[in-house]
Amino acid sequence: VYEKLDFPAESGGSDQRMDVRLEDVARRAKVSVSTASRVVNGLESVSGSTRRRVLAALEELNYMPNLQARSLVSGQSKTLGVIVSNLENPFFIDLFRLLEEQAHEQGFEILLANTNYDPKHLERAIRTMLGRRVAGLAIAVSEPLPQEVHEAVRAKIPVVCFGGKDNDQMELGRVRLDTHAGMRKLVEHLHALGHRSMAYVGHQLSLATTEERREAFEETTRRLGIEYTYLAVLERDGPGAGRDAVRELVHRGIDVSAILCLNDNTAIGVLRELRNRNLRVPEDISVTGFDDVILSEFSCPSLTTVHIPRREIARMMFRMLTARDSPTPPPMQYLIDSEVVIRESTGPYRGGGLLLRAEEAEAQ
Amino acid sequence: VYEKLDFPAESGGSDQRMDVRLEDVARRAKVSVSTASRVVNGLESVSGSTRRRVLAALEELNYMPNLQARSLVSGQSKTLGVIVSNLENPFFIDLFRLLEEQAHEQGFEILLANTNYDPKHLERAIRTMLGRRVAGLAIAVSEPLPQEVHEAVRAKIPVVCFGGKDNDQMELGRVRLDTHAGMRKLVEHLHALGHRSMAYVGHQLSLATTEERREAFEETTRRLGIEYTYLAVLERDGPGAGRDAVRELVHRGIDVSAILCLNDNTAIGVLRELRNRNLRVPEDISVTGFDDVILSEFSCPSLTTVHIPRREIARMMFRMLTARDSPTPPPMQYLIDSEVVIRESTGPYRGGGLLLRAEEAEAQ
DNA sequence: CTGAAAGCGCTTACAG
DNA sequence: CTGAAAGCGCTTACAG
Repeated sequence: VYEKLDFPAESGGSDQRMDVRLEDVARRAKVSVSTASRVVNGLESVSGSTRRRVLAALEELNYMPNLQARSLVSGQSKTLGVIVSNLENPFFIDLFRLLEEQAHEQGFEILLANTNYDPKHLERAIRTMLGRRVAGLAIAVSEPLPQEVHEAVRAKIPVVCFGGKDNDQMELGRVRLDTHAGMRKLVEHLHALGHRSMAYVGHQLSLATTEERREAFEETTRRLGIEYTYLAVLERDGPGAGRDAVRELVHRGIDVSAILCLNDNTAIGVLRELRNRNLRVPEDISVTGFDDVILSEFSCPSLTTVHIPRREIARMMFRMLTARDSPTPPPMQYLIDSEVVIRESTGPYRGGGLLLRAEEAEAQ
Repeated sequence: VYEKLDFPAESGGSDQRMDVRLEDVARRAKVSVSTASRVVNGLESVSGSTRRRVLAALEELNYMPNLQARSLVSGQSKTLGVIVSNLENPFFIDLFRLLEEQAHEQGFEILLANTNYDPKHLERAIRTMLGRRVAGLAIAVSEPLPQEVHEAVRAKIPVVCFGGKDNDQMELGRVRLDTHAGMRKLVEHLHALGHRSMAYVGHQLSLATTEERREAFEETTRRLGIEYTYLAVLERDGPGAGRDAVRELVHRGIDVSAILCLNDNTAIGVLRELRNRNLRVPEDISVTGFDDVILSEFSCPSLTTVHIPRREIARMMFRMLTARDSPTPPPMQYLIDSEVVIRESTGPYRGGGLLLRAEEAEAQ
């Protein structure tokens, strides 16, 4: 269904510039461009009467400064670049929103790029952002950091990453999350509930923070002497991946009583697939997520997960990005605590497990 | 927990520009800036040997063109502005991702702004984007369009809106959704299942497309002679709003057997609150969403909803934005069909309703 | 095929 | 307090 309508005529040549320039304002106010510029920028040294004239002209012409020209001169652009791997994950949305909030308060805009886990996209995104001479670059991706990041550092553009290993690059700001502690507590929580066989559902794309989750899982289960563990590592992320993980576990005959997921988004898919198989959570099997996105509170059952203080993360990243101008430079490495949030999806071990109904089904 | 580390010294004055400029490349390749520029832009008229020299210099210096300068000259900026009201709604995320996909294919970048339903933010966002001389502006917001939009049109910057009423503004591209049909089919579906009392959960922030949903609900229920209907109109959006709506309905003693929500995100909250009240969906009460976001497939129960062809929407919006350059100009008004997707959350009327357990609870 | 020059819209010392 | 001039990094007619 659609209606074809006339396309607005390109009246008067398409290459014609329609912008109101400072020169137009100056002419109208009968002052020089310099003076007009001063008024626009609110500099003191302009007499009341001229200021008023310029202000009036500004208003009448509805002048909007050409930010490109401005930042070409100043060498700075009140724009921050933000790059993430997966905008489907609500955690990154939250991060973006909080960064934007911070940025707006300080008069910055945000250029956003979503790499979709594609290293080529990441390279491109960084290149263009550097080309735009962003004032800073916030990166939260799973892909390894490309060469371009060094260019950024060389060009003295502040770069801050969420996650990433150690302090290999002094020039890069790093905000890291103590996910190890979070995952450890999660395993301990399940262990205390009597669970002795657990599976971890992760993905191959390794953001350092998610990688740590897997390591922490392995380490803690080993330490606690959990009898049976299994790693399901998928290529993708999201609810679909969670569903597939459960199918694979069942298919392989992996009988665990608890499934730990690398994030909430994946856990949602796990919950759904368990329900399809008539397994009750947490009566038959326990499930955990990670991130504490808003949805984990509204899923059925609600998710036991690890809360990540997004606001704190965004604030630190922003502070690092704007450290240059700050009288109190922040540390360029920052580790953030995580905390377990216990909801409905985990419960005491009661002899159930992933294959509970599968056996029933076969018996029939 | 954090470690304080030395802040990288500001070696050699902070105002020093570190960029590699075309001039540096030219000097190294022993050619003029003009020639270097030609090579960068892949113009034909450069001899093989000079081209090679320049290419080598480009590589060695790792030259990245200053996009600000470039677009200052050309008057164009391979950047598209995208503005949405609520990035929390997965539908808009999808829209952004699809627009970005399109844009990248054609070498555009995206400047994203999230207004959070704040008209001030919207104005600001448009202003800055115009300031950056974006090549086009895609707007999908609930707020009324501000004055600034006309400036954009006057400045010959293509603007396309998702939603919005009629063809009031010939200069604006409009992609609209036939939500009326979608909501009508939803009501008819429930009516056919025997439901005679329904509530609609919406919000006050009226994006034209969501406003139409409410109208369609009212119109269709009236036409079908649905006995009892109710409108719960909240200020917010999202799962929290859905939860509140159910609470309010119960509190007011509104006994309906079906709840229709303005979108999936809200429906998730409704499902959750119903479960808290021990109401089974769809046995006791039916629920519908709108949008068909990925989550509606994974919720428990999965949601009966209306599918919105995001890809088609994004493609049309992009086409309209880049219509100038197109040999086959698209129509500037486009209406998109929507389709009902029936899942688990709707079922035959069996004498249940919202107050089913509430009465039981009181009886006890 | 190549270079010198003008100019995109703005800011900012530098004079007055 | 105000203006003329230089310059940010690039592209693009215009000569040669």
